[in-house]
Amino acid sequence: MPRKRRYWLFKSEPSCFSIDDLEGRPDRTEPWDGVRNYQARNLLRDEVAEGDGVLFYHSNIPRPCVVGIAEVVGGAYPDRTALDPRSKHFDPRCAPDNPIWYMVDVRFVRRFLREITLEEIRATPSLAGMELLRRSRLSIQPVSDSEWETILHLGGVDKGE
DNA sequence: GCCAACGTTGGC
DNA sequence: GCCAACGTTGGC
Repeated sequence: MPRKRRYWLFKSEPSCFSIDDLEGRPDRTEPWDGVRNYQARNLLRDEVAEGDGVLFYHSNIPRPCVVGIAEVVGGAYPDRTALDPRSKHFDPRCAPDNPIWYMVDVRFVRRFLREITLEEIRATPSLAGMELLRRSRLSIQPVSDSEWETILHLGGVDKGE
């Protein structure tokens, strides 16, 4: 029996990597690299799996918001930017046999018809349990089935997409 | 750009 | 293993 599809919220500063950047990549796919937090790393490595849904969140802007959805296209593998001294995500403790940090590939699915701002999420009672409103610093967060459906509905996307 | 919240580091 | 110092995140 296939594993049940799960849902996540991935944060990115759009000045660094935006949903437009993802859509513009070959195959609309890009490694989600640079995660340097152990809890987020553990989720990426151990919980996030191929086929899972991703809410693409733009952080550190005047109106932080979920802008669309992506999907995970494979399991986690070592984040090579941690081994590259020229990368701003370089971590000198890492070695090929000791990767420490992991990443997954994500593929653009679609942008929402309208952005769902943090303010709107905060004002929506059925989203009051979202991790985003509690552990605001975690860059990879689990999203429940009902939260996923609510956000997609608010974003003008039909269920099942 | 400020700064609160929070994660990490390292001396002890 | 405690905890102060420090660095980073991210809303505002």
